[in-house]
Amino acid sequence: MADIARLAGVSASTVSRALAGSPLVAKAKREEILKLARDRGYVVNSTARNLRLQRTQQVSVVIPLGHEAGQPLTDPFFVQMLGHLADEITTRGYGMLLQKILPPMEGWLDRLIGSQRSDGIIVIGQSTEHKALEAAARHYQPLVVWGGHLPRQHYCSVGSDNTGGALRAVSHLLETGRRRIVFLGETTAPEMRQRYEGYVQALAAGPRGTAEPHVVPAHMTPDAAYDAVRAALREGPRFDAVFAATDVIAISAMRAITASGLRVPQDVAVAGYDDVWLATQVTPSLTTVRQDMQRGARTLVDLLFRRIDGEETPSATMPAELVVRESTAPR
Amino acid sequence: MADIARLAGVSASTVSRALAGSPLVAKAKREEILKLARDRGYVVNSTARNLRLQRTQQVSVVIPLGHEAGQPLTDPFFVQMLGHLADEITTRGYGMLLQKILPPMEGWLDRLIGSQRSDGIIVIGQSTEHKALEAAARHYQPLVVWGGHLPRQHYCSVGSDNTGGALRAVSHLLETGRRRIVFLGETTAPEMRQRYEGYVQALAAGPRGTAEPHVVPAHMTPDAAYDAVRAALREGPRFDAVFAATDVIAISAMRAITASGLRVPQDVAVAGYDDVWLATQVTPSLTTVRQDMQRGARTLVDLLFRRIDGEETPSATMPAELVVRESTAPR
DNA sequence: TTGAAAGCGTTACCAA
DNA sequence: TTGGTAACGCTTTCAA
Repeated sequence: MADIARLAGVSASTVSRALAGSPLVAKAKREEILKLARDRGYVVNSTARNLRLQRTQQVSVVIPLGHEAGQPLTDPFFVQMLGHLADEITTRGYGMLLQKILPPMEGWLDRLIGSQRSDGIIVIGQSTEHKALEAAARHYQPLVVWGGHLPRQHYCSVGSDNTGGALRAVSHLLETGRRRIVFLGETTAPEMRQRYEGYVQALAAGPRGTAEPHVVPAHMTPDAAYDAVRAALREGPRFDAVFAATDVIAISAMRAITASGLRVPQDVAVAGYDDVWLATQVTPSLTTVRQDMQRGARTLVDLLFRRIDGEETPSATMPAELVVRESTAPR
Repeated sequence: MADIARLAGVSASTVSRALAGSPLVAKAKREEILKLARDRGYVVNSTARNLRLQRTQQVSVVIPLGHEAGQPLTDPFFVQMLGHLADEITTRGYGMLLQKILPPMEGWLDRLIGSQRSDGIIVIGQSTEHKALEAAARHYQPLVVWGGHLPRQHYCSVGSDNTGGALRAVSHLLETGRRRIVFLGETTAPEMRQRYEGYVQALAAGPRGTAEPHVVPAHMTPDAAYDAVRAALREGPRFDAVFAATDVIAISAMRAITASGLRVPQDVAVAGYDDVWLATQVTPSLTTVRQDMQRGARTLVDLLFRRIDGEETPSATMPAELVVRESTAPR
């Protein structure tokens, strides 16, 4: 900037004003400066500008992977969410700073906040970090979390109606005549826990002959879920339907069932959760609970920017809609 | 930092040194300062630190979408690549700043470089930006591009052997008895152009009775490709195989073929390019050309960091391996 | 309408 | 081993 000032024969102050489009600068002078900057390829140094302005024009997007160290950042759900977030954030002229947090995670949130690397933080998935989020929210406003809404929670979260969505999916399985329905997945993360609760509620309201809840535990990765379902088919009690905590593992379940010589949906029906794009592409196509991720992403970003502006925003719960496809067709 | 200094009864210099673990600070004093900082939740302000150190500890990852404005950031290939890049970059203690560039893009690269928001730039896909990249590379070193390597190119690129991979895929189709093979997709982006050239070369070397090259033009989105293939089946000349520029549109082609009452692979064989995870999950599973994206991402990041350190690195071409699955089974 | 100067929060040089 | 001071590149107040 000093260079430009010297070339234009004015002070740095004037250049700064001209570049900011200030009406204080004489029009002719302003245009001369603008032209000079353009010709010399000068762009304001954003670090210096941000230091002066006490902001960063960046938003951090964080994915804590505490509950699932092996879960790669290639998981379709995360990745689809990231795409939508990137769209929303960059549209607003902000940068999106992507971070992945692996165990041991001790103090990660405080460090991130303290470093002031970004003007706000979006956390995707509570993972095992509910307590840390709760603690941070006491003194740090611009924080929004994608996940389940918990009782007495103080941080701002956005998520779908996990319990209701799961309830509808499992009720649908019951309506199509299934009676021995297992839950596939983990129940540590709050969202997954809520889906499990919806599953339990649906079974409790099921007709006579409905089997008790039964969990086939599986890490939330494709391979782990595949192995878990194969083992369950070989060794465990019989079942005629699977409700999976996510689409990704639902699709693994379908493969495992087919590989075991059974048919989907005739022998075992499968339903998932998320409605990732993949769910429409597999054969048979997957019945699932849709979360409108684009809307979710937009809501997250909206709320975050309102918080950056100092507003106190409430959490939002989005509808979870059952999408019936081929994998749960009646026999 | 001034606070901490006052509380510890030392100067800011000493606090800075202690926090940096400098051996110059007396051990007792250092530990006292560290404890104080921990207790008060003090973390060094990264903007100020970066301004002083003339670096950002961030890498920009840019996706220019010039050739395909509608292409969402949810495209499986991009998104899988992003995941791997995020892994590699965060592992090195850097932040990953994600940007999406839409038309009109005039001057985006110079602005990005000029703003000094990041220490280096990774561009995913040349799109229509070959010239801009070429110009930027003349004066800006830390720039690495995922894409095809072009003759007389000066910027550093990493990509798979597009021509060779396509050649192998189409040769494989010929070997399984297909003779009327169409190319599905666009040929504007250099990588796609190279794949098209491999297709042409394979046909030129085909046996008697091999039909001339024929392009079914389609934007690189699932829906556009689906429509294009349906129209081609309804109106165009007959074909018994499709070589698609990417897996995403190959999968759309499969759906379109099935929806038209034909069978894959019996009536029409389909092969794609990329080997996204999805390719293994569809039925029939998709024959494709594998690009090892994890290795690709690692190479991109390696080269970028070497360039950040001032080294001049050459471009890298990675092997492209044919993966035969069900969608090209012989009749 | 313009310029000088202060200050954003660090780090690093130089002196003590 | 420590502290004072300058400097990183910018914006904004205050004064002219």
